[in-house]
Amino acid sequence: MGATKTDFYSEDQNKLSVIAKALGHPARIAIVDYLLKVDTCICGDIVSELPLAQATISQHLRELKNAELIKGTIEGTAICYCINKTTLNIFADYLSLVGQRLEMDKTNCCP
Amino acid sequence: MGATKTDFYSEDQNKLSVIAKALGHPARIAIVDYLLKVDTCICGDIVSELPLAQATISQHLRELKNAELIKGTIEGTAICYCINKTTLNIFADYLSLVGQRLEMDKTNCCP
DNA sequence: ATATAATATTGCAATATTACGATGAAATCA
DNA sequence: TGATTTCATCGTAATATTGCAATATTATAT
Repeated sequence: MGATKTDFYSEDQNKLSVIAKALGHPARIAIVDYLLKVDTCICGDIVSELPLAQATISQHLRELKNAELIKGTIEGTAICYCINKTTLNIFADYLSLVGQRLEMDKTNCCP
Repeated sequence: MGATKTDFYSEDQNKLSVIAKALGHPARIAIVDYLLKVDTCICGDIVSELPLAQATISQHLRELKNAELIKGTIEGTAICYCINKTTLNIFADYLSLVGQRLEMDKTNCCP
């Protein structure tokens, strides 16, 4: 066991969980935060920002890229990364939808 | 190895990643979706909705509860679960903040 | 061509997650 | 009381994740 039964779930459910999972590690949240802080796509210098080995960060970047949360373009010997707004919005939209639904039906729910 | 270095990251980063991680499985997204669909807190019948054993679902519910994404109250022999709006908003707010920042600085970023 | 810089990949160990059957605990009903 | 229902927990197996050192790859500079 230990393998997720993805077949049962809807496309949306699987997609959303992939995005959430990619954000489900503090290092990857930190990478997103850093990408935001530097106000432009970053070319290099992520490694010096985090207390992780270069190999580990490369791995985290790959997972963010697999989830399409970031995209990277080669720029000489460096690689420029930036946030993929489209993917981020998929998740943001989902959450705001859930939020709206919750506003509407405040049927006598758990206190 | 295999243990996350949570010490380095900010409280926010850790908290956000915990919430995201809890949503990082299609079964747990499906549970949230179901909680939303039934328009009230649900008492029972999650097990029949998903192709998972009762023990497994109980485990998923526990993780959602640990992340404070849902809360449950005992109701006779059943337990009523519903979404914890507060926690959900923490994540929704984070994403909309990121979204706003991305709108502002569209400095020549990766194409 | 060689050296250098930046990032990726591989291989591996430690740990975490996912899933299930079996069992346990608490409330309700006959 | 004993049976039933509902959910939680324990134990365990399969698989995934995390992190790093070592090595490979790719592009630039000399």
